[in-house]
Amino acid sequence: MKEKIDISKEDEIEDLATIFKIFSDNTRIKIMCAILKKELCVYDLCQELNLTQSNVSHQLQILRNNKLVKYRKEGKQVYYTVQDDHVKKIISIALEHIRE
Amino acid sequence: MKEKIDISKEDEIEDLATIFKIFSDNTRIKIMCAILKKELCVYDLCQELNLTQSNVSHQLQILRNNKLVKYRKEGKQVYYTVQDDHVKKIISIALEHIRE
DNA sequence: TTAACATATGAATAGATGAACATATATTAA
DNA sequence: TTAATATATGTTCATCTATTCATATGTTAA
Repeated sequence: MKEKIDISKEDEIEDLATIFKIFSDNTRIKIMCAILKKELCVYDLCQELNLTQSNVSHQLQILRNNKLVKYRKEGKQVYYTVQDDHVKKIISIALEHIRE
Repeated sequence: MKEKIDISKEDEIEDLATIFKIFSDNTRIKIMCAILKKELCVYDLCQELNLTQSNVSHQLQILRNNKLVKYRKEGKQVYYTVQDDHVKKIISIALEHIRE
């Protein structure tokens, strides 16, 4: 942990809060955990997580807009994965915290 | 990163979302960043962050309830610091993410 | 072309949440 | 005891958000 945390800029506070807001919803966490390892299409996500297609699509839109997932179209389906390793790290450390 | 992320339990999803919800507010992030290194009393926090005493106290209550800060009473003042290193880690990694 | 399927989007609504104001509690000094 | 100070708490309200339902868009096959 060589990170320096010196946040004087209001912008960065705002950005931090935004990122955490994305992670603060059950549905979005479920989605992100599901596509951590393997990519899944919307339909698979609905099945696996027992959620409506509309709900999943809406949450994916939020994740897309905030660059937390990437996707790939293949015919009628759209396959999603998490954007990068940060997503995994953030969830991991929060898990560590709650598991203590 | 040897962490295994396998979240089947609904409880843990809930707990994760809760933690992130705490971090998803500007005021609370400011407070946590301010008390990352040195402990501060409520009055200091109000001054340094330009926030009302009521607001700061309310947010500190939320942080206390979720075991993200610890405190120490000294006379009339109450001094706060972050609970553990996880807080710092979570903020650090999120910062890394937004700074890319 | 049309039908069927997969995904995205818009609108409405119920519930959650942050901030402000007022007030209560606790501690110290006089 | 009372007054002054530091912090905590209760309540209200305006705003935000997640979900649902309805509909639109896009893709493939017939």
